[in-house]
Amino acid sequence: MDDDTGALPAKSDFSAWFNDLLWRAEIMDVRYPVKGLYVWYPYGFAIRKFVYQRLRDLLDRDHQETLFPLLIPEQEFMKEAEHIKGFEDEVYWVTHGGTTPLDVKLALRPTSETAIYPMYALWVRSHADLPMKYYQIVNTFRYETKQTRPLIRLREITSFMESHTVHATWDEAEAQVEYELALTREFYDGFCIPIIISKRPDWDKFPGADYTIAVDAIMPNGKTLQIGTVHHLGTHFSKTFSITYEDKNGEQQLANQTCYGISERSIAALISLHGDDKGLILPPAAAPIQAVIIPITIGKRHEDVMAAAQKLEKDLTAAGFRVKLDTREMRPGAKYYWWELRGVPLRLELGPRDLDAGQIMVVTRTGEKSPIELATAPDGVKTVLGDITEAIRTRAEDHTRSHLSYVATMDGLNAALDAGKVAVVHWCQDRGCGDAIEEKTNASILGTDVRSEYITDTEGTCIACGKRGKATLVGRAY
RNA sequence: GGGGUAGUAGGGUAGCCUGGUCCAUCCUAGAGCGUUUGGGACGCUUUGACGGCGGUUCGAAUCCGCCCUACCCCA
Repeated sequence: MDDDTGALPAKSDFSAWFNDLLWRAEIMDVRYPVKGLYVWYPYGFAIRKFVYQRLRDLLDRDHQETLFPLLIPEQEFMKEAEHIKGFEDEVYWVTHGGTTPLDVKLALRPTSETAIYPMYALWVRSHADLPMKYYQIVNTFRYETKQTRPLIRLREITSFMESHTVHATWDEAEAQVEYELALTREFYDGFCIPIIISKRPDWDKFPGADYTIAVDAIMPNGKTLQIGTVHHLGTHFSKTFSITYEDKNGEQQLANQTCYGISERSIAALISLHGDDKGLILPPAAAPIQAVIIPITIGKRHEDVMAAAQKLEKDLTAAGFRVKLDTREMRPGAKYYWWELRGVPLRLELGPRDLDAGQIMVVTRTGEKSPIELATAPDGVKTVLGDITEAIRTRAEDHTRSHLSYVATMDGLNAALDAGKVAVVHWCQDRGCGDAIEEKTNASILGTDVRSEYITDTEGTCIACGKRGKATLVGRAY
């Protein structure tokens, strides 16, 4: 197996910690010989499976899953001017079939608006067809020129959930944006990931959108990570792709649209927010193995202990938990380190002493140790899994709160950013003031109209001009 | 976008400056055998590498060029 002995780099050295953990906890192998492309290990892919299954379950309340082609013909891709401008430097092109040059170049989707909307033009005929709410989970390709990072900045995004909805009116599309933001909040809450929702400044919105609402998380080093976006597209694309419907009066109307995306950055946030110096810490909802049973078999009691451990595994599995009995020929201590590195929430130690006492020693990945009754193990495990979920959530919320800094002056802004914080300022939303803030800080205005339970001071005077302004997030972003 | 640093068994390193005693060293991992097992066991045996292409040279891990890949710093 891989070398997992010895210590990880400290989490305070976030970049080194992240890279080493991905490899040693068997999440991603970064050695694939193409820049920006990485390989999921089975364990990492299992985490992905649980995270994305939850996302599907939430979406399926309101959307339907579909699948569009990877390749987009050049003429479709080039239809929407603003959209092209936003992506043209990042598109991979397929130019040959075998050795024959193609008459029509094919783009590898960097996102699928231009693949999906020509079909929507065919599918949407009447107001009765609306709303139309479809999503797909696919890989997309972007020729990133900045430094690539596994799970964070990729040339192949392997796990892009993109939702595309069509509505009769602008207001209905806006309501859909809000619905999807609420869905995103519920999704991340299930994995104990605190988020901050804000409206991206106009110059940073999705190319071709009326506006963009972003979802950010604060990483351990104080940088922000965009882990979701919801765009109100208005009628930009419906004009271009002729997505019209016949209203009740028999008139043709342009449809209003939204699109919405979440990628494997969600998993980057999951890993980064919860992990510690020992390795991963997975909230039970994301853990491929929620509890690992470590039998302590000494001398003559081997058979007794193994029989009890197997029964425990069976009982817990029957109760719906994801459990593994670790029967490998390793010393118990080595197994403890092994599973701690991989973030398994609970370790159940079962040895002769425990057997005699009719109990199991439960050790949580966050360091709590307590015995539970062997006879009622499923109930005990359920309780402790609930406890650890809350413990993980509290840790992440404390981290997020402590990395936000309310700032009222330009000098204070630089000090806060240099201290590794994300600043909350008030800004009048004027472009000039925005430029002033960004120039003085070497940071970005992430978003305004901030919505977060961590930020209550939503209005105040603009940090640049003193006029009325709204709460605005300023930080260094991935 | 600009500037660095690096690439040697599955992982981590030494060797490079000063080309040859280097069929390359150590730790770790893998395979095998034995003894162990309540926080990373030990002994013995064994497998396994100089990023790619080209150049210089009698001879290249080492020098030169290009490429690929990775990481760090600045914008």
